[in-house]
Amino acid sequence: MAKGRPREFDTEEALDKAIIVFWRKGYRGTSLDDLTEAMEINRPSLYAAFVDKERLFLSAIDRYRSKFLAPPTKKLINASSLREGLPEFLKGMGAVILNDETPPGCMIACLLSEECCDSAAIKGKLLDSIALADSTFQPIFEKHKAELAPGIDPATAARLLTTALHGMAIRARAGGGKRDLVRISSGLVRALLCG
Amino acid sequence: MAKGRPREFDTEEALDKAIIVFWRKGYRGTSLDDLTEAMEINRPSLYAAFVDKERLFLSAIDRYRSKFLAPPTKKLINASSLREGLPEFLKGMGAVILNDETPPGCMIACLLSEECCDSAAIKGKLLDSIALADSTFQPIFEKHKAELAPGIDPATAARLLTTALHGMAIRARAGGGKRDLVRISSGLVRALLCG
DNA sequence: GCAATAATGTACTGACTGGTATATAATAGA
DNA sequence: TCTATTATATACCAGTCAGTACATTATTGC
Repeated sequence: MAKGRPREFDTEEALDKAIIVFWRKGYRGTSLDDLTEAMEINRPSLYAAFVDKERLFLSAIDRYRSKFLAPPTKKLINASSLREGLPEFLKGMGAVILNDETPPGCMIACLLSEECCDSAAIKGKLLDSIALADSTFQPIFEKHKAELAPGIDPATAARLLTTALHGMAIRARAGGGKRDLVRISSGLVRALLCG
Repeated sequence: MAKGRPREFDTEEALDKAIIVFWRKGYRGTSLDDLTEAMEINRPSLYAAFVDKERLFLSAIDRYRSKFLAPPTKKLINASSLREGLPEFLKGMGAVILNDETPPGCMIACLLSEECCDSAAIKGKLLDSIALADSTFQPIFEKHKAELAPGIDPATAARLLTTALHGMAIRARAGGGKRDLVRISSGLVRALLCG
């Protein structure tokens, strides 16, 4: 097996560190020096493991999705009702986009949207993330259709939820407080669910 | 009056051209060469008229707000009911963030949110824009409070509207179609207004 | 121990960045 | 016409960027 000198770092740990840098400084705002310092590896190792800056960024986005966004989403999928599951989900997502451990905002909403007009790969990742969110939420709303406010169909509810999350991420990025996010979350629940 | 050689360009026209470049490529993605080419002025003229790149960007944001965002908003303020005014407003904003003449998305939602962790001035502009939107919408919802869905107070409705607009801008930026924006707009109206 | 292989560390490259120095041209007032 | 003032045009600067060449070190298979 594995010939040659063994890698001295763990690629997932390095990717986790890259996430934090990109998350705070953005794609263009992050330099290779920023990355190598944070990841504690040198340039050739970075290029050997992650191809180039854009591929590293896209890998970081993928890992960000599974590490930060997937867990609250899974709990929503498994919730027995929207009335219980939706507020908990929004609380979980609120904790992702605003907390003391990680930079404010959402990598997808706040970072991809600026960069996406320049790179087809980044634009594809953003469109794909939105489509994934919509198509994850829609069957959940189908399942609990009876709880939806009259006039709100599951497909529309799913898109409204995705859209509101992106807007909340921007607000967190701007420095908006937890209180505002909570108000928006609970307002959204009241707007989407019946009585 | 005006001593010295007269300026050979109109500053507002030049700013309008700068808006388009920044809107498409973002703050960091736009170079001085991009700007001077689009604005059809040379570097020293740009610096004499707009101080530096960041100040030019902030000026472009201000003009973008008054040129693109203010007109639909004024119509909403003057509308006689939410039932009529809100769909028209959303249609107008949809036309701003997605049309054939200008780049997709919103300069505030899509551009400021990436950059804002690096520059206090840009972060301030984003937070200020959000606060302005909230405080513009809130009295409108107060005025037509009777039209709001039960359980949705004016302050919350205002924040939900601002938040949804930002999310819609991101969707447009990603390449989402007009159809999706229309669906989200009409869903939002149904969610916010009563019966 | 001896190749072959692959990661590491250093130093480098050409391209591009935002910003400016210098010289020239055009105006107003005298 | 002369001077003061301001815009324009060209060329330039130091710094930074993403990416890489090269020499070295550590491992596997023989």
